[in-house]
Amino acid sequence: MAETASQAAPAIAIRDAAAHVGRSVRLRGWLYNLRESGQLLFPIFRDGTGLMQGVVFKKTASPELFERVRQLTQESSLEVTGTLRAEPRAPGGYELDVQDLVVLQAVAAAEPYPITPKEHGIEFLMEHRHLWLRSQRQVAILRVRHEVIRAVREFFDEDGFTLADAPILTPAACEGTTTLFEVEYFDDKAYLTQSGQLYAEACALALGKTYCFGPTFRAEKSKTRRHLTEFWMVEPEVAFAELDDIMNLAERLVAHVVERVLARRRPELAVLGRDTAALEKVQLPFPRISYDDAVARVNAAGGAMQYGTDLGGGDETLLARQFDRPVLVHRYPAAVKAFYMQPDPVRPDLALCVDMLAPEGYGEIIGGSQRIHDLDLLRSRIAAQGLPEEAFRWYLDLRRFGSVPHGGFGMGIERVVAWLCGIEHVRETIPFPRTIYRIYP
RNA sequence: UCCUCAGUAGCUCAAUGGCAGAGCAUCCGGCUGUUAACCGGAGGGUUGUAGGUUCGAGUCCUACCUGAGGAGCCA
Repeated sequence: MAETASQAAPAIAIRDAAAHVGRSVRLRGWLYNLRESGQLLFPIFRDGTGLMQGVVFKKTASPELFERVRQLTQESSLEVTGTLRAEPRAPGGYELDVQDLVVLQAVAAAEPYPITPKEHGIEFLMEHRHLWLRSQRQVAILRVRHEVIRAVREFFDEDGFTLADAPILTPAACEGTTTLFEVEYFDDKAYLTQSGQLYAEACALALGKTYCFGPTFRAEKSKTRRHLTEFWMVEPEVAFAELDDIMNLAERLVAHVVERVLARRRPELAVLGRDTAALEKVQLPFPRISYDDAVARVNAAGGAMQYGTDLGGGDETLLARQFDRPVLVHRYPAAVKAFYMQPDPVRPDLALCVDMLAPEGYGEIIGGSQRIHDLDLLRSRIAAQGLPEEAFRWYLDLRRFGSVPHGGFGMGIERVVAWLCGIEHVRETIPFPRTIYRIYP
């Protein structure tokens, strides 16, 4: 009879509890924790949408039910039926009077769930990433990640962009600078993409405004809180766009993403303890400074930057700290930038490029530029970099057949998520991070 | 690739060169409103690996392995 009754109660999500107070409901999920006080049991359930404390009194429950709940082990999967009640003493403000509980799979007591509510080291957590994902904090981060991606797509889709994804397997280096992952491609070799940009340029000349969004791979042996070997990047590319257009697009995109996350994911930001006041300040326009000014500012703030070098991580932090919103740094020395960047007509030693640095020390979240549209200039740059022109034959075609000024940028999703969540390391912003010394699980 | 740090119970960590311990987790017992519950008890160890110094090494030395933080490079 109890089984029949439990089937009759509607299955609800914990996040919708408020709408079902006073009713008999069914939750499907896992045991998060169990506390015991003599004749009282307080199982806490989770279902992926939230936590719900249950309560079982020995006096009113059947001995079988009481014992079944008492024997529950952490993360056992279950279905529980009971009456939902507002309860100020329960975390979350609601409580379930448990009337029936069916264990779907019991976690063996001899081999308990490894991640306890206590603290753990990062090595242990990374080794158990597949289970760590179940924690409230990781769930909140992944929900913010989802919102960031949704906001990015929403922004471009509503702004006249067409999604056209670049290939992941590529025949050669896009930029020739970073180290690539090599894979077997039948009897040949191929490489995992390090950027979809060159392909996005071809798409921009077909579609006008386009973006690609996919995984990106860097075999660099970077070992910092800002690096993964596999990460997700969104890369818009726009025909007839010049540097100012690129900067306008970049700041509008970031402002939109921040606005959406604030509008839709405040509960998750609260779980993460994120100070949303800092995010509220991210309003248009963003400050724009030249590379020259950036060097002066960094050095005035105690840095020791040589003119002509790229900004290091510490330099970025010194600079970004001076602003309450992301800052756009434009016109770097061409010598330290990629071969395809259009030179500044006023100062040809500078590239028409821009990096966006996130506040609070989160570093570069966007890198972009106006591309060289002149065939001869591009050929000379490819030669100067010692790159094989044959590999770029199709790319040069774009400058032979109706070339126009164009540009775009790449935005690293994980860095944006880390910034918005206020977390230390990008490895927590992707379900299964790939870093130099970890490819498990 | 370079620099720094770490590795002791399932987890988080202690232990002057001198008997390898605590808290949590697990198991048993107690408690009718717990909030990472609390209280009592039990089980649980090749101290990352291999050498070396020493009467004696978790501790000191060498090499290696694994991981973390940072640099460079990048988003």
